[in-house]
Amino acid sequence: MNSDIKEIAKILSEAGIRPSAQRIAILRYLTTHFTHPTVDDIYKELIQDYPTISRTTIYNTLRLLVGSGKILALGIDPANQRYDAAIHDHGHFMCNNCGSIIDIEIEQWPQIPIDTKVSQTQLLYHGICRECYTKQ
Amino acid sequence: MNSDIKEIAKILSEAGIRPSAQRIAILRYLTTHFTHPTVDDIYKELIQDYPTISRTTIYNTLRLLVGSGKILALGIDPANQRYDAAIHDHGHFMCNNCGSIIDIEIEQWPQIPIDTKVSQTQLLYHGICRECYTKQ
DNA sequence: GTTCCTGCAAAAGCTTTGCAGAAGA
DNA sequence: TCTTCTGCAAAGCTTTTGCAGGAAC
Repeated sequence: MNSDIKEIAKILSEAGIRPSAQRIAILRYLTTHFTHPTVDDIYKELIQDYPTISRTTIYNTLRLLVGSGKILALGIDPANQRYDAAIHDHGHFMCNNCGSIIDIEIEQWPQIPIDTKVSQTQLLYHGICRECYTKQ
Repeated sequence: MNSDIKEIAKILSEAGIRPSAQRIAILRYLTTHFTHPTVDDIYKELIQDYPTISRTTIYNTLRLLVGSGKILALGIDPANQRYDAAIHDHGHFMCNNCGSIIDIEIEQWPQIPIDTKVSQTQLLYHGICRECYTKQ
C-alpha cells in the first residue's frame, strides 16, 4: 500500500527523522502489529524483506521514535524492552503463563498527588490471562 | 538491633526461606532503605559488612523473596531491575534527570475492565522531579 | 562534496547457570 | 549424613559503541 508508506514517511519527517526504507519498515511494522514486539521480534520479521537490515538500525530507529514521542517503550516485560505505536494513554496486561501482552483501556486515571512534571504514565498488570486460566 | 534481625528472620521463615546471615542482611537492607535499590546498590552496601557476599547470592535471594511475595520487582527503570519491600499497592515516579525514584500513594485505583486474574499492579510515572525543575 | 545513515564487529553490562566446597539440620 | 546454601567462574543475552563504507541531499 503506497498511501500507507507515504503516511508512515510523513510521520517520520514530521519528527525530523529522515524516512529511509529501513525506518519506514520499522515504524510500519509497529503501526500494523499491536503485539508490543521486542527488538528481536521486529528484526526476525523485517530480515525477510530486508535481508541486510541490522539490529543496530532497529535499536537506532526505536530510540529516535521513542525520543520524538511517536512510540512508547514499555516496562512491562522484565526480560526485554517492548514497543508500542499506540501512544494514547492506556494500560497493559502481561500473562505470566503465556507471555502475551494485551492493551487495557482505562476510563478513569488516578489523580497524581505530587508536584512533579509527569511526561509519561504507565499502568501495568501482571497475572494469568483468560485463555490460560480457562485451559487449566 | 537483635529484635530487628529476629523479625527479619521470622519473615524469611514464614516464606519458607532459611534465614541465613546473607539473606537476613539482604531483606534487612530492603526493609530499612526505601530507595528502590538495584542489585548492585545492595551488593555495594553489603560487601562492607559481608566481605565474601556475592552477587549470585543477592540474585538468588531476591528471586526467592519476589517469588514468595515478600518484596516487589519494579519495572520502572529501563536500565536495571529495582526492588521494593513496600508491598502495599502504590505507584512510583522516576525522574528522568536525576534518576531518583519516589513512592506515590494512590487513593483511587482504576477499575480493571478485563476478565483476567491480576496478581500485581504497577503504576509508573516518568518525568522531572520537583528538585530538578526548580533548579533549572 | 558534505552530511547523515547503515550495519558489521566488538564491547559493555546485567543476569543466569554450573558446580565444588561450606554450612546447617 | 544428607540436604541446602554460598560464591567463584563462565556463559548467555540484550543493548550500546566505534567505525568504515554507502546513500542521500
